[in-house]
Amino acid sequence: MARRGRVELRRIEDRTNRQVCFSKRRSGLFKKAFELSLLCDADVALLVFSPAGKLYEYSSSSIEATYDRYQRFAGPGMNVNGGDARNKNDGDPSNIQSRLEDIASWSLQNNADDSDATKLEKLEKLLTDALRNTKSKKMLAQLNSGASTSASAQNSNGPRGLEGGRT
Amino acid sequence: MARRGRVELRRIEDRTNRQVCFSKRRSGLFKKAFELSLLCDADVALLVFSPAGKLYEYSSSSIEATYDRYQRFAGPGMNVNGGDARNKNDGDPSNIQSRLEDIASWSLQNNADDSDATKLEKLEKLLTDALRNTKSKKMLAQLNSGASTSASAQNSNGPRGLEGGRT
DNA sequence: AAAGCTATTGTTAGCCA
DNA sequence: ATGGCTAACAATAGCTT
Repeated sequence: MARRGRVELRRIEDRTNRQVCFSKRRSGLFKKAFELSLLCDADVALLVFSPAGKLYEYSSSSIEATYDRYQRFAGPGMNVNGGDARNKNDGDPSNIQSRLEDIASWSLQNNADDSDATKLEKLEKLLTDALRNTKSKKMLAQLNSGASTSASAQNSNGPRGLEGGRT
Repeated sequence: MARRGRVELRRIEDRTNRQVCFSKRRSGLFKKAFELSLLCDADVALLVFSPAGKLYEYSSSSIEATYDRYQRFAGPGMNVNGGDARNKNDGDPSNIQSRLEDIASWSLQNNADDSDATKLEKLEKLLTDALRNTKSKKMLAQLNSGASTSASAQNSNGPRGLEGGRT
């Protein structure tokens, strides 16, 4: 059979399984990248290094050209990204909340300036995703049962926990 | 009623439709890139330029670092140095996006338990406010410039204290 | 270990508020 | 145009060979 529950979004520990997953998902990712480029006429560059250090690449034009364009766009002195996306688990709600307060505060203070639309859209997406999940969890916590027709998939395995008790 | 047939794999002619498709698929692509990086411990860099010339980017470490690695890899010798230890935390971790990605990641992995309904409600409010402000600013930026806003950093001031007192 | 097979989950095209 | 919704299509985790 297929998946019993949702996929846990964290590093797959089993080496073999991780390798298989990498191979399958890499294939899917490159396909999506290609389709986006073709359907929407976008310039896409994608670099992937496997854990073993093997390189996979795709670009609708060329990696170099797209990176060059990126540098011109962002400007040499202005590092747009640069953060480590996957930190260690700090799943501490109070900590998260203080961070959110900081972000909300920042957002209010910088309301009127000429911020970059691109960054703001990324910000928006992240916030949207986080909000959706927050809502799902809140609903779950309140209803305490998973019988819902809404989009968020919830199993009704048990009275508590968003996913099954997969450990 | 969704798609009548399957998607034709060629450039979408209708401008509006293409823009909507770009927005949705871009979102999906970045999510997949993030998941591949997280689940399979891969180093991923993704650059997308919309037809309008707007830049969207994601990297599990940093665009520069990954591109650098790419150049070294494809460059002289082709030395497959698999055991290359990545320096994840070399960049400035105080930028907003990495904090947000932390939050999104945390939110996706449900670490919060169901006793946190109150906290989650407050969290939702904070997110909603921040999101609304984000939207406002995005609209403003788009109306003001129309074209891609080249400069404009948010160097102003990110949420202070996010990095935990590190300067 | 790579390839093929489905049951499931996940993504998204077309609509509508 | 934006966000949300839902049906339909697509990706894929766990298995099997």
